[in-house]
Amino acid sequence: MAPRGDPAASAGAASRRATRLVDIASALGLHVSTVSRVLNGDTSMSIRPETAARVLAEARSQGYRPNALARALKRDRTGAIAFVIPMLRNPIWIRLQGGALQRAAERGYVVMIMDEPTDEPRLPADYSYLVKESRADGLLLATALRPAAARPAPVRADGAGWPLVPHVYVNRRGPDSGNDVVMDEAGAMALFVDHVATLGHRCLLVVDGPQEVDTVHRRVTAVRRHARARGIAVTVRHAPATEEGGFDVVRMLLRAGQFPTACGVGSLNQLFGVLAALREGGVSVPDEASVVSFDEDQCLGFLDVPVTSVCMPLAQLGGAAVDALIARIEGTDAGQPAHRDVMVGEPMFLVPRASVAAPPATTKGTR
Amino acid sequence: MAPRGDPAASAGAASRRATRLVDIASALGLHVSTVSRVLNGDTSMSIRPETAARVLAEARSQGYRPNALARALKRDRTGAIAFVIPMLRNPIWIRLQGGALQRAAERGYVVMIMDEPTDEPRLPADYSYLVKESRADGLLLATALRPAAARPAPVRADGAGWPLVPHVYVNRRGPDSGNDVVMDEAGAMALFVDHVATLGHRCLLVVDGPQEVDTVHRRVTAVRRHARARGIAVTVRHAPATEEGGFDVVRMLLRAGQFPTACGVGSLNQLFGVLAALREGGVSVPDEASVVSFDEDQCLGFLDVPVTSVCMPLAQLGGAAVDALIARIEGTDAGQPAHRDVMVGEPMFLVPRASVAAPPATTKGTR
DNA sequence: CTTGGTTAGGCAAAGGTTTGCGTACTGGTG
DNA sequence: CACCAGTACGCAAACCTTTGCCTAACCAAG
Repeated sequence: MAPRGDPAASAGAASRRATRLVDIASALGLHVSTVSRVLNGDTSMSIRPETAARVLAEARSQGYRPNALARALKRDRTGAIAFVIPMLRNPIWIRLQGGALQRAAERGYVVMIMDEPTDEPRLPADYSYLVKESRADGLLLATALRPAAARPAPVRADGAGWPLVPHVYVNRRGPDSGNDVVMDEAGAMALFVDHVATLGHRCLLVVDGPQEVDTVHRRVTAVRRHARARGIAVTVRHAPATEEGGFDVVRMLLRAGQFPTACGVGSLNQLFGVLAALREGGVSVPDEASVVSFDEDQCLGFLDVPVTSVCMPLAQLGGAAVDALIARIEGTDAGQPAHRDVMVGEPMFLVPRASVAAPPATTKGTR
Repeated sequence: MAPRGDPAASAGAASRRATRLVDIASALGLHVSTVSRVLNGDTSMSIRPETAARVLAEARSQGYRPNALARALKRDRTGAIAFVIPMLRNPIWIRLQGGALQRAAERGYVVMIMDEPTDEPRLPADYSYLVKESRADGLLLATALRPAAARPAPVRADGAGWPLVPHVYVNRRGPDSGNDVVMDEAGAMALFVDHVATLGHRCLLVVDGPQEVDTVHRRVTAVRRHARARGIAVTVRHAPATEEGGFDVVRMLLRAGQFPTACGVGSLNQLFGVLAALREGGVSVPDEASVVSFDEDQCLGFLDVPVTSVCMPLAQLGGAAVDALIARIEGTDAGQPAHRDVMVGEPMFLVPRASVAAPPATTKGTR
């Protein structure tokens, strides 16, 4: 057992341990249950206002903090949620995480962050132990894994009989899951396509991450559909979400003479590579090629050529995910079978900068 | 890994709750204490190997996971640490956080992340409630607050008598604290100064964050000292750690004709601003001005002019901080009074790119 | 046959809260 | 005076583990 007694130690006569319910109770000649009820505002029991006031005063003066462990043990609820998130360089994850953290704090939950290693990916079920061990009440899964591989595991975590581990997928959507909180990627893509199409571009390139990533998948299908509806050709290239990934794709296309007049780029890291390749290839932006980033970041405004972007509501996404998970945990969403996806759409807009212009008159289509 | 066994049980009353020690014990006709001891490898008690094997088998087959709450309550140790970190855009925080997360996982701790709001800063003592409520065993403080304001509070959290809340400051150093884990900023500055000095620069500018930030303070004093030792002039400018911050400083200096031949920039965000201002001012890098970033990031290699940087061991810093905190929590560091700062120095190096060259022959000193 | 030492494991008390139920007291009514 | 209904609180179980101490069985030695 921990050396909690240890009365003769330093710190003089002051108690070395945290104040407990019983400390308050005995100081007031009351019973712990009474103190507990007062502190929890339990109205089902009649307690003299004067007594309640004394309890409150004593609790404050002793600096009482309820022991979260004991409370969680009794109540079967920890007040913590686990957030499985890949520690990628891309700052979108920070914004997502920040939004989730803030909302969780507002809702009175603490957040435990679990790193999702990208090299050796784990199944989300690997994190359900956190719920089983009562370390958390639910899982927020911002995993980088594609949903097909990630999906089945955590829903029925441990074979038959185990109840659902409350969980929500963030920024990933699976068919019929009803456990997802996503952004309106299709709307974002429409913003992009419309923006360049209005200027006269008729042939687009989209450089994005691996197609196993669900956001990527939804983006490219959306952009294909929307472009077809407007009679615009689209080339899609998947590459690792790194500078090299973007660089290699564009260099290859340039050498093959297949680079179109406008290009959308899925991530900030890839964008740097794309811009570098265009520079290397002597293609000037925006005169010869327009570029749009699907990640907004303040630094885009300070680049060589400031880059137009589509700004997605990432912090809102994080907050909405927390809300959805808490609803699931607390049963506020009225029962398990009524799964329902959440789409956060609102502030989503185009940030126009200098990297987009009308296509060059000389060139029709690809270069 | 999921126990597919449990064949007959699933048909009947599938247990809706997690397996407990008593479930294993009763299934085997043993007592919970015996099961507990086997599972914890308690060698002080003699238990027949066969019995131990049966316990292990049953525990595995039932998918037993110890309830972290009950265990923590009994042992007075949660196995969790709280990480107070500002959610800044600067990717250094991600690398720091990643290193901490990984090391904590290796040491069997989970990490709770608390956002430190930058606008309305809190005292670290505001987070000590996490320890008092037994949600965490200690605090990792990567607060953005300057140490002077942040220091006194958490050490004696709640007035006299409250024992020390185990805590470690990350990347912040206070006088005589002995609770800090920092990087060798002076070494990094020496790398920078030596690099440009060797090429012939005699007058340097350093653009960094607010001087209240401890790293900034340590960097500028180090660069001043080291430059003086080499007979080199140094101008230091503090600005917000944003693109605008860097931009404004350089534009001002340029207009005043006081921009020297070489410049070090404290953060990636500021760097974008600095480069933009130089571009605007028609100063070519590196022909007319050399630029070094004190943040390494892969994107630096793909910029207009690839930027030389000093690479700091951020992940190691995070890991070392976790180690230091755990040592404090577990008392491995042999007693409270022996506080000791930890400096992580090792992999620290200069990443040479294209943004540094000899100073222009025409210009001597500032422009 | 008793004593003494192992071996193998059981008993029960924490650890701090929550909560269903029980009870002593008080004031009013018949 | 007996009774009833509140009022104001106390009692103790439960949540799940851990751990100091105890005990029953067994075997060998005296």
